[in-house]
Amino acid sequence: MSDFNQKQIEILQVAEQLFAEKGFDGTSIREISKIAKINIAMVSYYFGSKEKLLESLILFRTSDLKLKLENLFDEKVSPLQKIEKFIAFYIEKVNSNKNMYQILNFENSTKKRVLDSAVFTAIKKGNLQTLKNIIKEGQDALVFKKNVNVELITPTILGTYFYFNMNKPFFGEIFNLESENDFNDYVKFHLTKHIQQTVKALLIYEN
Amino acid sequence: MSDFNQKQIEILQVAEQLFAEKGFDGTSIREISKIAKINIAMVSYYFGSKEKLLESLILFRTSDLKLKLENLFDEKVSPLQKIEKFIAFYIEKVNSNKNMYQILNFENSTKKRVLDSAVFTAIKKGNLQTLKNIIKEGQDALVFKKNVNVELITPTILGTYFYFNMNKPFFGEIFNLESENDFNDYVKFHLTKHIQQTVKALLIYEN
DNA sequence: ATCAAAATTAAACGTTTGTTTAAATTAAAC
DNA sequence: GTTTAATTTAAACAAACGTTTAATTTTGAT
Repeated sequence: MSDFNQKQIEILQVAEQLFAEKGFDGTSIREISKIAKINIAMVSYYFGSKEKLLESLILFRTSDLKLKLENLFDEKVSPLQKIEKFIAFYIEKVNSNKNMYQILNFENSTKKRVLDSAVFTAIKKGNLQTLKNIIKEGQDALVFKKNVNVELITPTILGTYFYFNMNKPFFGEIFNLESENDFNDYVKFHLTKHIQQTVKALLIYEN
Repeated sequence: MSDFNQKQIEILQVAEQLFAEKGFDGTSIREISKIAKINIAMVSYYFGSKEKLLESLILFRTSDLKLKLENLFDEKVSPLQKIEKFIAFYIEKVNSNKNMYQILNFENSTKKRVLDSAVFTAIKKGNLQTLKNIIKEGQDALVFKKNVNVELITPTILGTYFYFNMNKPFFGEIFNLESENDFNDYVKFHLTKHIQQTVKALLIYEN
């Protein structure tokens, strides 16, 4: 698929971490080169420019962002369980690609560089359709209510996660999460559960 | 309170918009000066440095971030209505300070500059306590269920909003929001309603 | 009107930035 | 082993950066 050699991949991985930590503009090529233990000129040599390095990084990671949920539909599980699985799978995916999402979220908000949003729009639409199918199934089975804004459920799922992640210092303090491991465990168990409860309640509760 | 003169405020306003659009590192003093129609040296003259300009901006806006909800407790309204009001008020506040929140969210995530998080932690704790009080009241009145992770409700409220805002191009497309006005209207009516429904469902629905 | 303080300016400062060059080294092909 | 291509290096490049300087203009109080 993506034809990056080992050296290029090492550079991309260093760039990914630094871009996530300090932002694209806050990271210099010299810093990347130093940590990746390569000559400064290698970035231009392999990628052409700093901006093209970012584009290559996005290209390199894009395939990791697609949800692979086909198996979710073969199973003989209830719509409620499918929603739970969908959320758990989604959060896990995002959490294990948090650096890339951090970069994309910023680049997506900024007016500085224009990403090719068509690719991401397609991915988002695909993920949204998956969710819509599950909800439709639940509505047909009269388990879920009808009047719900399905398009706004993903913002609730991912937004909750991102807000939690953006405010690590705060939630680390009030939940006593001291290590990166503590955080991941809290996300995996408590935060995921909270989001599942929230979305299930939204889909079921009639007001 | 904050002793900034008119000229300083103009600089702060330009800086706020540019920092939000392009990030702190993506914005140059020369750019700020040009738009604010001042000499480059004026930033150093008034604020000392670019970093201190950011600190001044945060100081300038911090008072705007505090929720003023005291009146919410004097009213003879139900806990459910209080939750609705709380959310609507919160979203409106954040939406009218979106540039500042955009800056803070990024600076808070980045390891580049360390903001004095004590101030924001205090504000967040205060806002969380307000929410806790409302929920406690609802639980005592047997309207809300007990087993809910109150600390994770704010991430759901604000996270949903921020995710929606971070993906303006996407939601603009699927909801046909063409102008800034369209967006604000959608936030005010549909998005706020979705968040209200979500949180109410979470607080009421027993699974 | 005088004068001291504040505000504003143009110019220059030293760094850091991303990028390019040209030479040196390594790897691969024959 | 020779040759060609690919890789790596140190050095230099111009441009942009944040900041400072020193001179000028404006302001406001006396």
